[in-house]
Parts: sequence; structure tokens; C-alpha cells
Amino acid sequence: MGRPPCCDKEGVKKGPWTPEEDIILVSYVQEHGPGNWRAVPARTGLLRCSKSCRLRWTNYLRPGIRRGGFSDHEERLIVHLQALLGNRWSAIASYLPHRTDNDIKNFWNTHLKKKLLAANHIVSSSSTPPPAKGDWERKLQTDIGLARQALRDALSVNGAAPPAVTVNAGGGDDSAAYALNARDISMMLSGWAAPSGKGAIADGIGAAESALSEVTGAAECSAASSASNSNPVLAPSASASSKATVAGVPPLSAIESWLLLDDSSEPRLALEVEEQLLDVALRNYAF
DNA sequence: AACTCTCGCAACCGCCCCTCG
DNA sequence: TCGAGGGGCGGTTGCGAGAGT
Repeated sequence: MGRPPCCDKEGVKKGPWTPEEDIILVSYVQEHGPGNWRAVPARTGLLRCSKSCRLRWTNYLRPGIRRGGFSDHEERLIVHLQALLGNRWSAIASYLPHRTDNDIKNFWNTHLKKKLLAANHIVSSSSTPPPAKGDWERKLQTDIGLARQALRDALSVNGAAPPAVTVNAGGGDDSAAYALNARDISMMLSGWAAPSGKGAIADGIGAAESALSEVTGAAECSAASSASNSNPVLAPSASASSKATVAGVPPLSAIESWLLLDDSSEPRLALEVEEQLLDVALRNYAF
């Protein structure tokens, strides 16, 4: 037999969340912090499964989430990261601050996949023979180069200012791009976005102070713990990296380090890591 | 105006991994 | 060492809105 359901199916409400339920959930998290989701329905009186509460929080109510309106840059980044990481949406999301894995997944399934299929169709209909292995490797190199550039752009601090983390969903002309449909919820959150204490409650919120550290930190946590669980090259040491993250200077994951490696200054190291990654890629996509 | 079709997205489901006793 | 429970993740579904006929 499989696992029992995470919650009793009896009396569990399903379907869209109401603003009232959102407020209750936000109030609870505001008071207790995210986590211990099992206890949330019982403590709040919400007739929702604990998983549903967690999903609602992480995908919708969490402060700093940006929804819809993917920029060209984000789109390109997603395409390249998907090529590198596969459908590891949480890992991909860690490279895009303020985007949730669910949002990226939806964007991929509804927009990008079609786009790429259409592009593929154009390519395949042009009577071009399938690439040989050498061609494939060259193509991979090209894509990797683009991914490198995209990641550098994403992590760049001397260019345009990083997108501000805001929870004020109700105001502004681009309010449609943000989560939270209930103004009072966003008001509640805006008063909470700068927590004085540390701990789980600060997860993803304190990051607002530094978009860069959020990008690298989140990427490290997620890429190491999720994207690369089955991939030793991509996950050099989850435990070590989490310690380092606590120490304040989050190390880059192997793939990030490699993407950011300057070939001209560290040619040997770059080649070494690159060969490892290529080897993994070739093993994953056996010809 | 009414109906059908298509699309986008929020939410659910089931599996897997990690932690803890 | 092992099993149970909690949480995370990716795949899938269902519904509402808009477009088309």
C-alpha cells in the first residue's frame, strides 16, 4: 500500500482559495513563520490540507513573488537553464529571483515549449539533417555560452538595479504582475516584510535587502538540494554549502561556478569542470 | 447573442527524499 | 538500522476567461 494521504480527505476543502482564507493563512504565518504545515489547518481552523496551505503560501502569498510578465531576459534564461538542468523547476526558479517554480513551469508549458516546438519545426522542415555528435557538442557549447552570459547578466550588480522586492501588490501600474489579489493581505505583509528576528520566518524575506545574495544563496540551496540530488557534479556538497551559506558567503554550486568561470583567467579549471559537466550531459543523453 | 473552442494558470496528486525517534 | 511523518518537487488536471464562429 502507498502512503496514507497527508490529511483526512473528509471535510477538506478544495479548489480556489478565498481572500478570507488567504488572510487567515497569512496571519498564521506572520505569527508562527512558515513551517510545521501539518499544524496549520488545526491551528487556524482552515478546512485545507497542510500541503495545500504550504503550496498556497509558497506559490502565491509569500512576499516578494512576482507573477506573469516574463521579460525576454527571463525567458532566455529559462530556456537555457531548462536545457542544462532539465525540468528541475525549483532549481531553475532559484536562478530567477521572485519567481516560483510553479510559475516558471506554467510559463514553460504554455509558452516556451510551444515556441521551441515551432522553432524546431522550422529547423526540421528546412531539410537539415540531424546533427552529428560533433555538431551536437558544438551546439551545446553555443548554448552554454549563452547560458553563461545570461547568468552573468542575472547576477550583474553594476548594471541596472536588481528588481525591487515589494509586497505592495495593490498599488502601481504593474500590479497585475504581482501576487496577492487582496489589498489587505498585501498591507499586512508589507508591515511584516522586514522581520526583526531571524529564523524560518526570514526565509525569502530578508533576501529583499540584497537581490544578489538572494540569487546566489537560493541557487545554492536549491541547486544543491534539489536539482542535483542525483548528480554529484552538480551537487558538490550540500551540507558543506549550507554551512557556508550560514557563514554569510554562499558558495556557488558547481554549475554556477562553471558558468561564471572566466575561461581566459582560469583556462585549466574551466576546462576541467566543463569536461565533467559535459560528461554528465553525455551520460544523461546517451547516443 | 449564444455557443464552442482554446488558452493560461491555480491547485491537486502522487512520488521521493530527508529527518527524527 | 529502520520506519513513520513532514516537506519538496514535478506532472497533471480542472476551471475560468477570452477569442472565434
